[in-house]
Amino acid sequence: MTSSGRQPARPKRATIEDVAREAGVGRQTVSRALNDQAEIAPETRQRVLEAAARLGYRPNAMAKGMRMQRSDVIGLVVSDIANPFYPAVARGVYDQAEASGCSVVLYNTDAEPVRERAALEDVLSRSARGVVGFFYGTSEAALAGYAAVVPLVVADRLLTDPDMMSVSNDFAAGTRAAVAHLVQRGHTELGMLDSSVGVAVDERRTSFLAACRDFGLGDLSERVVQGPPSIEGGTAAATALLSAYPQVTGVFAFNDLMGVGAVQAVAALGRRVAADCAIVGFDDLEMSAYLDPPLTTVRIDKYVHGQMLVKTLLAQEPQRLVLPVTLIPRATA
Amino acid sequence: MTSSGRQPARPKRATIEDVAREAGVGRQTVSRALNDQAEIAPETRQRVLEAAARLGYRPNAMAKGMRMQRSDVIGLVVSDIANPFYPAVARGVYDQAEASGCSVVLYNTDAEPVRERAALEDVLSRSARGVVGFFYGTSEAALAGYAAVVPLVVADRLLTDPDMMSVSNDFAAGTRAAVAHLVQRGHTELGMLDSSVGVAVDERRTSFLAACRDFGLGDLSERVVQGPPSIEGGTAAATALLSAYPQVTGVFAFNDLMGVGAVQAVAALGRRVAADCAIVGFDDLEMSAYLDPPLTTVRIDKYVHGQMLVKTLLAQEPQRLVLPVTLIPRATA
DNA sequence: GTGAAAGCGCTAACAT
DNA sequence: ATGTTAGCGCTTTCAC
Repeated sequence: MTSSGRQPARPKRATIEDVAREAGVGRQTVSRALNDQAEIAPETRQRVLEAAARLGYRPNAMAKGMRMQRSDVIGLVVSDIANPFYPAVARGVYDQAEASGCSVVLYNTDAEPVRERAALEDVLSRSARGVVGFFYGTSEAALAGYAAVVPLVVADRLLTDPDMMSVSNDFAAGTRAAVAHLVQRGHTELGMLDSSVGVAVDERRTSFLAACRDFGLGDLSERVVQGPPSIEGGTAAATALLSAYPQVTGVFAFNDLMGVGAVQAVAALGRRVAADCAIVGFDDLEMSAYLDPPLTTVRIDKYVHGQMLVKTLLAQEPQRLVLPVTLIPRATA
Repeated sequence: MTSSGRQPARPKRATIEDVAREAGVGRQTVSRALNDQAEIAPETRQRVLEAAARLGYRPNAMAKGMRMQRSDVIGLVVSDIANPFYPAVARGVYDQAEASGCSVVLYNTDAEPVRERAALEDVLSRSARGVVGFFYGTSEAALAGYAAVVPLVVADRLLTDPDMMSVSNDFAAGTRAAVAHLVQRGHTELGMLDSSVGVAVDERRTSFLAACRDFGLGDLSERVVQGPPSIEGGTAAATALLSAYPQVTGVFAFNDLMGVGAVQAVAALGRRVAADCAIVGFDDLEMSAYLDPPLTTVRIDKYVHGQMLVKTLLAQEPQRLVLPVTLIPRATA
């Protein structure tokens, strides 16, 4: 019964006008009934609702958005949804958006500046309710420019402008905990695998350097080697690091992906993970606990991060949130 | 320079009218220049383009969509983007959509019928270009009803209606390969961990049963135990299966997540994975190769799946594609 | 409490 | 080659 028309059919949807006619009232009355706005006779209201149901009426989102000069769309900008870090964040964003009656449009930028701008422009062209996301290739000035035109919440980035909204994770504390853990395990010769992507993701590196200094480990700037934040990138970076500095027995990775890569590298180098070379990752991906061996890491609550991104966006009170992180000791350190 | 206005500002965007005025031409001329449509004097065109650039003009997607009675949105419906199976598909969908000038709106349904319908309705209300996705809780009749109103490509589902578009993976072949592999490894007492989610995902189960019959393993219907398609679900299901049928030495899991859960269960039961009980998963998640131990599985090319979903959608010629899968032997079987 | 008019920004169709 | 008219479906404003 729901199946009837074929491909070429594409019947027209009922409009508010149709509902009005069906209910024997004016357009406006229908609008009022549907959005239960101002005062309207309960009886009329009922009649309209029934007529709408009968016609299978669904409001046209674009017409509504056009009139209201604003849609119920929330843009979600990530560098790559296939990177296991983002899906959980995306789910948090989605659930919060859904709870707020919003739809989410997804953008993958691969951290490329042009595509980050394109995503922002697209969001603007949709008169979106707002945008949340990870911008690694766009300057803060440029972001501020967009923030002036559309509600924008930036994720995981230190901003100087106090009027901009952001939700980040406590990288400083997490990094410090990682270094402390490594030191406590007896590792004093540390090194770091840093991400080579993006102009604005140096918080983990600077925190690492600062923590090492505080722990009396000296200036380890030389021991930070960069690479793509992927498993392969981690393997390459770790290989480079351990080749150049064989004395290193403790590695702090930008994220779990690089951490996994480091595990591979250490094994390939004939060293025992943990015993000969400890590894601490960052993020705590779903998979990390089931790896061979289970990865010691700093947990970020990705789902909550996503939720807070949207909550902050909709709250509209400029604020900068910093979410707590937790060290999760497992087998690699 | 891009930074100027503050939160309250929200300056109005330039409209096509503004560009027309700026360029000293009519609205329509601007429209033509921007969409490089019909014949227009190259010189005028140039002038318009410059004016548009000067004003930072960006077309209003909703106004355009309203007029055209169709937007450039493609809906992507998944049960849970946080499930590691979907992100790669989503990326394929996104890349193909982006290449076709479309934006993608994401929907998470948790395989709940109401939410699958809600996603479809939302897509309709946006006059979307089309929808692609995984529908586990909606009847084919209902899907056909939507397909009559909006281009729809159904993923991983056997459809009877030849007019409906679908892109699936070759579960039959994959399952057969898995069973063959298990048999070849000397396992003749098999069991399966099936998903308990959704009304329409029994292809893996029926294929498994058929394959077992073909291999002379008898009717194993009793040995199919269901559970949520997650790691925990796999652990529970495997525990139940192995407790009820201790003679089972070969387990075929609905997906890698359940496979990982099975690995945990086997270990917890004091049995050696592979030697005492072999396990084959399905999907080949990114993580599966790095697990402890690496999981033997049937690979689905998730990215290509996503791409084909959109290609099929935009091609608009009703077709049903079945993508090839590959058995990836690793340590668990 | 309800209806009528106006207009959001755009493009298809029809002038010119 | 360019401008004008009309109208997509909705809500805001103002009548009644």
